[in-house]
Amino acid sequence: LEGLEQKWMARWDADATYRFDRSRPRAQVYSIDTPPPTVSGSLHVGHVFSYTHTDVVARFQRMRGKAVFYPMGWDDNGLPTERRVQNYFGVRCDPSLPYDPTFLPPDKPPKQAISVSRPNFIELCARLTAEDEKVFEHLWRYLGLSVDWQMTYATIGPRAQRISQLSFLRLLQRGLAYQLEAPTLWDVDFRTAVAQAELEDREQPGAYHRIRFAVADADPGTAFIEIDTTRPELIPACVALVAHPDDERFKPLFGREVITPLFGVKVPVRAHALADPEKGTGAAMICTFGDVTDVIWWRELGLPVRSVLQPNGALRPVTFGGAGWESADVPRAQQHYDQLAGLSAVKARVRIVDQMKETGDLLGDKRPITHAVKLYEKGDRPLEILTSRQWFIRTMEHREALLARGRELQWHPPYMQARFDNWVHGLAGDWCVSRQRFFGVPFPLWYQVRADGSIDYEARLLPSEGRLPVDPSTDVPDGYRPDQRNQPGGFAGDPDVMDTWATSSLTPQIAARWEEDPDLFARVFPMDVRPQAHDIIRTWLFDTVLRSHFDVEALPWQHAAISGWVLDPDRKKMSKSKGNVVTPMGLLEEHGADGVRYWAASGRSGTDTAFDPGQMKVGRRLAIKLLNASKFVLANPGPHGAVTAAVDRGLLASLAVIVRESTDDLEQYHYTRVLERTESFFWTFCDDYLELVKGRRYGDQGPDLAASANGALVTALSTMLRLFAPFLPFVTEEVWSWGHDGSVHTAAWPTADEVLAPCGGVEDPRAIEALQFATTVLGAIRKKKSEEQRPLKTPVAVAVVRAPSALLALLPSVEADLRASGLIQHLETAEGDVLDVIVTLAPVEAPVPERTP
RNA sequence: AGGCGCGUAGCUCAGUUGGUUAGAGCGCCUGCUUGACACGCAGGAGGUCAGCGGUUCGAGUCCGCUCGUGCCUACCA
Repeated sequence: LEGLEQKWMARWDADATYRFDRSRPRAQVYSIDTPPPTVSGSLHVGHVFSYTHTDVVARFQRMRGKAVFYPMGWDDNGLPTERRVQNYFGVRCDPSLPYDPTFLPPDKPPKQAISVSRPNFIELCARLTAEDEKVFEHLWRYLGLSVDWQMTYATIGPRAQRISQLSFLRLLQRGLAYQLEAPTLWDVDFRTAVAQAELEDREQPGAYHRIRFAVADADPGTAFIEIDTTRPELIPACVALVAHPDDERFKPLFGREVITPLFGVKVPVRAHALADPEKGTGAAMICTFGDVTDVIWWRELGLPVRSVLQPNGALRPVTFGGAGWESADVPRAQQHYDQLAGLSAVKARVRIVDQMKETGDLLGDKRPITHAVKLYEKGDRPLEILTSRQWFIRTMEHREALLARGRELQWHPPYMQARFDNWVHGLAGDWCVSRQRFFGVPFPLWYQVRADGSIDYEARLLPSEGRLPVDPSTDVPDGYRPDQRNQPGGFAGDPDVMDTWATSSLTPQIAARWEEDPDLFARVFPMDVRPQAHDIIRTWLFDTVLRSHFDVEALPWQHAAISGWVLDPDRKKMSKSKGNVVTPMGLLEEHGADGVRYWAASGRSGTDTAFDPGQMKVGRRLAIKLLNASKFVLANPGPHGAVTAAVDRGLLASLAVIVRESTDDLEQYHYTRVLERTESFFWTFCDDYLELVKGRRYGDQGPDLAASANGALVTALSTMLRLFAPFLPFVTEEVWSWGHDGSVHTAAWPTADEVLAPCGGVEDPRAIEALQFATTVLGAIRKKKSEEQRPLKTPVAVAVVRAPSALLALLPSVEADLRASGLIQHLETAEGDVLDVIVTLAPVEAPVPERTP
């Protein structure tokens, strides 16, 4: 078994075994939207797991005669790569710089990061990821993925950029993408907007603070509204108080005003149904913006903006007394606020609590709680909501159409559709696709700069589609000169890049070369399958359906094959941070690719699977067994002819059933059953059938019956090899090569008719019974030998087979095989209700005394 | 809090539309070098199918409830 991976991965490459035949029409193509792995990370056992599932199906479809479109993408777009390139080369991206075609990074990263233009930065990314990709490709080849390695793409490559930009421009033209200055979820560390899909909730400690607001039209010190807040530092950003419209406690106050503590700003008391009388005091403070509910209240109640947070998460300087910042006591407000300006939200919270303790506006002590807080999934600090100019793709008004797409898609397993529906129902706003980062696909447009130097965001300058891809930080819009950049009367490039999902969601279009190679596109799109894990249904799957719905008004694929996770023995998801990751290459070297694939293929669609090296060992043993059994079948096979003997016909008849079921199951993506069934058949083949026919195939019953055995053996082996081929590509190819010129992986998938052909096309259920009967009798003989702890070669003096007459009628057809394999000296029969075998072993021979020399 | 899974042998898991005595592999125990294989072969022990109730001639399987567990979504004053 050793060395099969190197031998065959080189051979498959040289022979172009997995090359996509693009001359085939769509109906003869099976196309796969392969997930592009993130190259700045490392591949782990979870990748090996899920990519094996895809490969099993790909190999099956190829053997079924389909031209398999199986590309590989590399995800080198986005923050992980941005960080890695910065550290590796010691550079930092500055999109304001012009491209320097001569730039080369120093050998060692300097202490002070070098600023480079965005195109230079992207070049460095391509350089670094090219090395990562080589390592990845080698692992994939070693695992035996039947990818067409001539068809690779990168999510930051020119094709991906062009298609991302093209799709965006068309969405813009159709009003499906729009720009808006609006409150947006914002990460203060990455200093970028983020999308709903990138949020995660984390439990964080917090505290309720009870604060009182004086009623403005009451006598000072006589009337207050109390509220609870976890974010007292946002009191200066308070624009109103709110309570439920039916809440009797606050009804008299609606429409009146209160005065904010410390800052003396008058804010109205308003009513809104979202205010929960059960929460806190029943009244809440509306700030711009403390959470998403604030945004809803602010919008629906038509409140003003009074923002205090800056993009870096610190409180900005504010001058009280000006428009929007009128105060009853400007010097006092300013004095309090100046102590907060420049502080982070957390520090400002501590400071303002001290201030309110002094003034008596804080009632009682703070009450610590633990509450769920929204964070960017890659971030460490809670998200803020800041008003900024962002690009959005419409989702909200297309929810019904998207749900319909979800129903149209065939999910494996079907219940995964619920996650999609769940997500669509829970959408809170359109998809924010712009990021204030450097490394990514730029938005392909510029704006006119007014005479006063300000940017006119309404006056967009769009490139023609033929110019794409463009980088507006270095490219110049048509009709302008480079020296007009950022000049009055000139132009300014859009500074943002797209969310990585905005590109990843186009993988079917990128791989199929949408609007670039219409011939190829027509042959592979919409694709057959998207394989992916369940955790990114809300991102990758949803976004891809959305984009395809807009771009081509179709589903991007017919099937979604959802894989589970690999869990460590403690049932936790295996992950790098938990330090329990096993390197895939080590596993492949230890257990062999076939062994590892055997374990991976045991994980059903959607089901999380325990990491289990024991199963890899089992798979490895299966591969070895396959080599040995094949050696027996193929070594000195003798002539093979018509399959006439009952056990031989029984073998092929039961194999025909396996073939039929396996084909149906693989069509349904139920690959685990196929492996189980084939394996089970194979062990019965080895342990029972081979033992029954061993003597006969050597000629003990004459040439005709030897030819029957050989015919069945060769047919069964050929069939089993092909059934195993999608799962164990290396060992099956090795064995196949002993008797064939071509690859087993391009051989035809077996059919029941083909298996039955040596039996004259007859599928004889009586033959199956006969084989089972013989196996049962043989088992009883073995059991007796085992119980008496005698060697298996011990002869059977007498075997009495008691059985119903219908079974006994089968005995003559298998008697010779049974006598030979069981070493039966005398065989007797008797009628009985149930099958029962009484075995008497030959007496133990007296040991032959050793001769003294 | 809602949604979707899962709970079967010590471990990892099968168990199709309800139908004889609930299966496999690993591990464990006992033997055996049988003309491909000791990286092997044969045999064995081991289960109140999470619990309770219901439908049915019949329930691991269908229905309801409970418990445990995991994920998805939400909850953030």
